[in-house]
Amino acid sequence: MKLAYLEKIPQAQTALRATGERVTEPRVAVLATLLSSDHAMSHLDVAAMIAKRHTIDRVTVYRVLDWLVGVGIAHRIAGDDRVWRFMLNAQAGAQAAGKTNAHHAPSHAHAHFTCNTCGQTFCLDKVQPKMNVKLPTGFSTTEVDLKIRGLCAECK
Amino acid sequence: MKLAYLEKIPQAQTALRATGERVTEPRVAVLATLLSSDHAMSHLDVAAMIAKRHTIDRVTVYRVLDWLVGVGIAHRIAGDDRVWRFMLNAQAGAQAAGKTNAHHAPSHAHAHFTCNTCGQTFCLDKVQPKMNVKLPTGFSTTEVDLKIRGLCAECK
DNA sequence: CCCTTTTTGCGACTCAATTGCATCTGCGGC
DNA sequence: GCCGCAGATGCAATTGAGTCGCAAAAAGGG
Repeated sequence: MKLAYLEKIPQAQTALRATGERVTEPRVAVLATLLSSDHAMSHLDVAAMIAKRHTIDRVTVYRVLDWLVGVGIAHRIAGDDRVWRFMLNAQAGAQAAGKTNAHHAPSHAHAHFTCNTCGQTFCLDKVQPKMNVKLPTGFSTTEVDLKIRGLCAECK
Repeated sequence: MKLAYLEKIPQAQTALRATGERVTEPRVAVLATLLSSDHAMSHLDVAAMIAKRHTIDRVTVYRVLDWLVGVGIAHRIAGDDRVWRFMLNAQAGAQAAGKTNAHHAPSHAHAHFTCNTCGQTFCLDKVQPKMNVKLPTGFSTTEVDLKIRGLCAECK
């Protein structure tokens, strides 16, 4: 766990280069941090993790995180505590960012799980929240978020 | 629309008395406001609406709103703008609050719709987000929230 | 190696929401 | 109908996430 972050740096650099955008130190650090985590992280989680080895400004973390969302590498999740959490997209390991505008696929659907006890949020990628939702007439859907709360395996 | 708020006052008083808790002017005003709305309201929406006729402190609105959630009359919805919005529970009209602790029914499921254009959030009560979610082993569910984004009938 | 374009860092700022405390009030009891 | 007090309100100050403007510092193409 301690070293996971360092190990992910080359992978992060490769993924960033694939975007065609600038590969900067803060971007590498933030992406490597997300790559080393199995759960969604707040901007503060990310900043604290990076701060163990480098100095980085909180504002930069915000901006890089938003940028990662913009280029389609990560996505943001609204928490119950009014804090955004970030997580890599399923296939974001390396290729993902290849296409020019992976911005937001239409009818994008996501499922997340938040533990009531430890507060950690996980992404349920395998779950396609296929539901029988009948919207009122005249309404159309562009995006669906499914949030599940409960107890995770650790806290049970 | 203008008078809806006033018309709801008696109904609000009745519902509040049914809780066995104190029936205060701010509580009546806040509940009447929610009763007169068909969409979720932020604390500011509520405060502004009430301020047309009475004076009320912002903090009191926060507290009353939280209290309404606590006694099971309303529920809160996390918006994409980090603002809480509040809406009455489906059957909250009058009886709802009768039972001592209607706090949170286990396996409570909700579906909300937020319009990308006008920003209004509606509650889709009829929709039972029945989905085939397979959680990782060891995980258990207590609550499910389904958030749908798109265009409402007005904005389409 | 230089120049242009982007990013970064920093400070100040916004704004929803919370907290502490003094004052007021609903309402059960008398 | 009046009293007392637990509980609710108002006000001021505070917290904390996220944003903005701008000057200084890279990144990467030529």
